[in-house]
Formats: sequence, structure tokens, C-alpha cells
Amino acid sequence: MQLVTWNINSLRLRMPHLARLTAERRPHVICLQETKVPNPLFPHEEVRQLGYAHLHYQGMKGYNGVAILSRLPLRAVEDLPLWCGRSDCRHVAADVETGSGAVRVHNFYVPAGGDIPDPLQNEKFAHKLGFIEETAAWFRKHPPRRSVLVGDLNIAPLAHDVWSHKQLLKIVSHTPPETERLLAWMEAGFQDAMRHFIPEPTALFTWWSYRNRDWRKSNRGRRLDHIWLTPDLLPALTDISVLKDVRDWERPSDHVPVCATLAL
DNA sequence: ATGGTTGGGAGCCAA
Repeated sequence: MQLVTWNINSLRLRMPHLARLTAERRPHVICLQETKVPNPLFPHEEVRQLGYAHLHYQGMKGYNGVAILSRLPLRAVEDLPLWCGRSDCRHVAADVETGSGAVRVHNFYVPAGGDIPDPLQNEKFAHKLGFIEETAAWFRKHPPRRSVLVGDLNIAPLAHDVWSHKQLLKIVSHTPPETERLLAWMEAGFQDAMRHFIPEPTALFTWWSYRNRDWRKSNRGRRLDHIWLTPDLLPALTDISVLKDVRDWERPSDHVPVCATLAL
């Protein structure tokens, strides 16, 4: 089973990219973030024609939005918490039928957190920290099994998940309050699938800012997108691929897709 | 130290 996570930064704008990705790779499951499309306007039929008949999504006007597209049957998980008391379209989950039984897929879009890394000065940063604390506590209380957690978590936790550890320590996405909380969340029941095959100190990025003339040459990237597995699924993991070339497609998202292959 | 770009949707706000 191939599973992709991708912050697509507007699904409707980038439908041609989704079509190209699915034609080239035919993943079984695609988790999207920042779809930026309200549910009634979701391009249901277009996605279905790409081969994805099984859908679960939550979108809103303008911002956020997450979606799970699947070639395999799925059942939406309905009893999820309202993180930080907001219905922000930042989390969906579904049980996907594989050849060897169901796998639960969690798809998250964690708040970016604004620019100032101080929860007292910046409400968005406080929201980000609170969001991660709540998710970690919830998974500790509900230990996951046969589960995959993916998404744009908007945090690069390790030193070589950013182009310069030292220069980014005070930049939102790589500050200690964030990276500590993210690792505590992961340790509530998951393992880092991307770093399983590509361990530190190899640099590993999934996002490159639009604000660089030549993203590949400057290579000021960060690993903001993640794939976590419960330990019972780790033996089935056979490959992780960061699809960097997508960053060179015409008018790309600033995030690239990451693909995990599981022998299930 | 600063500014650099993109998307949504109609002003700027968010990233």
C-alpha cells in the first residue's frame, strides 16, 4: 500500500498536479492539507475520476481543510475531539481496508503559529502549543494500534530537519517549546517513519519557502510534513520517498508530497 | 536587520 501526505495549498488550484501525481504513482491513499475548499464546493467528481472513490474531508472557506482520498474502502472516524474548542478543519481520520485488515489513518494540519515564538505575545503561537498538548494527551489516553499519523505538523523537530539548526532555534517551527512538544506527541504511541530510512544527520526537508529566488540552489528547507507509524506497522514499512521534483512543477505548492510504502 | 512570494477573495490576513 502506498500512502501520500501532501500540503497541496489549494486543492482546486492544483487539481492538475493531483492528476499528474496520481497518474505517475497511483498511491492507494492520499492525505491532503490546506485544501482551502468548503465541503459543498469539494471537487468530488473530479477526484473520483482520478480513481479515488472513497473520500473523507473537512473543509472551510479560505483556510485550512484536510482530506483523505482512497482507492480502498474507508470508514470515517466520527468521534474525534474538537481541538482547542475550535472546528477548524485541521484533522480527519478514517479506517482504510487493506489486504491484511483495517489501518487507521490520521491526517493533521497543525496551526502554523504566526511569527513571534512567545505564547504571551502571540495568540497563534499559544494555539499551536495548546493544540499539540491536547493531541498528545488524547493519544496517551487512547493508545493507537495499526495506525498511521500524517500531515503538515508545521514543526521541524530535529537538528537536520532544517537548513540551519542554530539560525532557526528562535524561528517558529523549530523552537524548543515546539520541538519538545512534537516529540512528546509522537512518543504517545508512534515512531518517525521518515527518519527510519533517512536517519540524522542526513538533511531531510519537505518544504521550501516561496520567498527564495531559486529554492533548489539556496536549499533553505524544513521538514514540516511527517509520517508516523505505530510500532506494529513498522515491520511493514518498505520505503519512504520525498517527491522533491514536484516543487519544480508549474506553480507548485511550497510543500512536496511524501510517500510511504507498506507491505500490507 | 530586512525583505523576499503565494493563495483566498476582495481588505488584507495567513503562511
